[in-house]
Amino acid sequence: MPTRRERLRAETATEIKTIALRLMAAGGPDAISLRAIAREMGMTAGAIYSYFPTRDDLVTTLIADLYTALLDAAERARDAAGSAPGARLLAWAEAVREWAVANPEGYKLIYGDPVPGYRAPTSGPAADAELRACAGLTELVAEVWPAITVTPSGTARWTDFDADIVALTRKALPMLPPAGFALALRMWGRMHGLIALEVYGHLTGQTRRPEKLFHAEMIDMITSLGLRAPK
Amino acid sequence: MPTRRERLRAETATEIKTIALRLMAAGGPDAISLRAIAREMGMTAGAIYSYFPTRDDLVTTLIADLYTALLDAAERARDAAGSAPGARLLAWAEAVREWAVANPEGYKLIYGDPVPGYRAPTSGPAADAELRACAGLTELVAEVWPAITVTPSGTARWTDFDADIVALTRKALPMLPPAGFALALRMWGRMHGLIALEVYGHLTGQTRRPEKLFHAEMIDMITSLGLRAPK
DNA sequence: GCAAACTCTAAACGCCGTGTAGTAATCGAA
DNA sequence: TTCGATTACTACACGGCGTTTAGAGTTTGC
Repeated sequence: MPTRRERLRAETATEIKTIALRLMAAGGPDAISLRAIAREMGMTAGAIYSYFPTRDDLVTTLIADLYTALLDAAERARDAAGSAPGARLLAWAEAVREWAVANPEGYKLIYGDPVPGYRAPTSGPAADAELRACAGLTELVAEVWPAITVTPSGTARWTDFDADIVALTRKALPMLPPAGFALALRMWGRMHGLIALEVYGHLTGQTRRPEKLFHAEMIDMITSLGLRAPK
Repeated sequence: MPTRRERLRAETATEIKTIALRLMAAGGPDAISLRAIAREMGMTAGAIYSYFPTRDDLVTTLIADLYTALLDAAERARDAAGSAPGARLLAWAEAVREWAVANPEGYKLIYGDPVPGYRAPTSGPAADAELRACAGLTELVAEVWPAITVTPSGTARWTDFDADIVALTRKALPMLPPAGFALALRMWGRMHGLIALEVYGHLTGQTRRPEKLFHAEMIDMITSLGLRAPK
């Protein structure tokens, strides 16, 4: 049961974040300025310090929110896809790219480096979202792993990876070998690469059909494991 | 024959860039401030405007220099590698990753978004460097293309791509089909993905051996085309 | 009804990029 | 060699930024 004060406080915090997101979408991360937010709210910049201890904390909160929205979209697409081994994986990938293209500044904020020296390790909702992304992808790999006929190269061992994530992964997906987890990380990179190039504008001078490029890459990613191509 | 004035001017410009690079390596793109540079040089910030019309122009110049250094390293590694179909490709990829890991802030500056609304299209040395990167990778694909036994999926056509880059590519590599150029872009993304995740710290909570992950990914990238694995 | 907690303003500090006016040095040519 | 023009630089100002501090004004819980 939230008190009146708590409710007002939550509303104001939401308004701050909403305006911050609009500023970011319009002018990139640097456009998120406490003074600009306060100006739009008819306040002074100092008032925001009642809600966020510092600008970096506000941005970190935004990252967590954006990451959550991205993952919600990805999971929604995955669950709406058919149950063929690669279909859910493909749906996830396409959903991530579509979200990124629709929210380029948001994607940059998530995977870029808006707060140089900061970056808290394994703490806070932003780290939780990252973990959720990693877990979601690993789960998709675990689903298709039994159907794979071409094993990825390399000699992955559990000791290659961070102990915490290994513990979580092995508990959730006991059947998955270390090579499966390695594959999940590699797929993450493979998806991220083309999306990052596109979102940062490095493909604009090259291709007019980035979605075609990405789709072909994802199809090959799936078929190269010996799975039938979905769709 | 440079006059004394020109020589001094070039030296000062170089000193400005050198200090800017050091500041960037230490504190990220935001640490590149004209006042900080001038402070280290015993000048005032206004003096830098005799050398660069604006801070963004200085950063753009830095990007071009860094991109050139990255490509020099990649081409050097490629030329030092054996002549097996995939060996030169692998050497290029590993060299890019190693440069990125050694110069993380530089890699971020090249492929990130330090200048939000700016980004000149197809002009200036930074765009030239990007073209050189793309051309270098396309050339490597053209080298291995005849030896490929597994054709990448998708239906690439020349009209999918930017007219200028198509003209340059078809002139330089007449035998390469559009699917080959598409493959080059896709490889670019595949290399960039894992490197970007690593450089921005998104792999630190996951794997302790990112180089192993990258190497395996590159080996699979080559072997999935039906080429023998190098090394 | 009142003290405590909270929210906000106003002003200041030290950063930042950028523009302008003026000074001092240096250069090219008469 | 001297003189006008160009160049390199300083000093200062402007507005913007994040952040801190002191103090009002309001709301809350007892």
